[in-house]
Amino acid sequence: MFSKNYWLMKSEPSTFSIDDLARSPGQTTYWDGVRNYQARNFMRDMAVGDQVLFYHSNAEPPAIVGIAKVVRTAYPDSTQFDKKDKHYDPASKLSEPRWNMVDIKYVRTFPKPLTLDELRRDPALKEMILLKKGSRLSVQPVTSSEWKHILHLAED
DNA sequence: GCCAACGTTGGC
DNA sequence: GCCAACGTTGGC
Repeated sequence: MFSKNYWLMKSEPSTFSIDDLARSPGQTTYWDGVRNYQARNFMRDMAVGDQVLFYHSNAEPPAIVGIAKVVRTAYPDSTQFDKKDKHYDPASKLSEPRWNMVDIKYVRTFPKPLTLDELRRDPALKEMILLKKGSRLSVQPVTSSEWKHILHLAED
């Protein structure tokens, strides 16, 4: 099942794409703005070195586009305290921050994006959280067999 | 504790 | 732009 070493994170490329990550200072960024408890809890489970599938949502086409890795474990997301930020949370206390972020670093971009359509047609991936009807989780675990299968697809 | 209303996500 | 699915909020 979930080994807690593999994850998938969604981002809208119009907001932050894998190219943006590759161009970031140190090819590293903080993953802010997660405001869903389940997604947050998964981020709290992340360890340095864990690997992450980078998924482009609201994209044409939606696809897994590459790999990143965790370089810093969960710490308070500063945007929750910033009144001017879109993700400001007035209910969160400095002494007890509600939301976390992690830092991730670019690893590589797949030669060809693995589209949602292509993933859906693959029987080996039918249990992936990403592909479940109505699934909107922006941070989710990936099993080691799913991970291996996806990397294999990415090599073709 | 229920559930209607609302806001968001994200594929299409 | 539409809308189904989902999560959260708040009145009761």
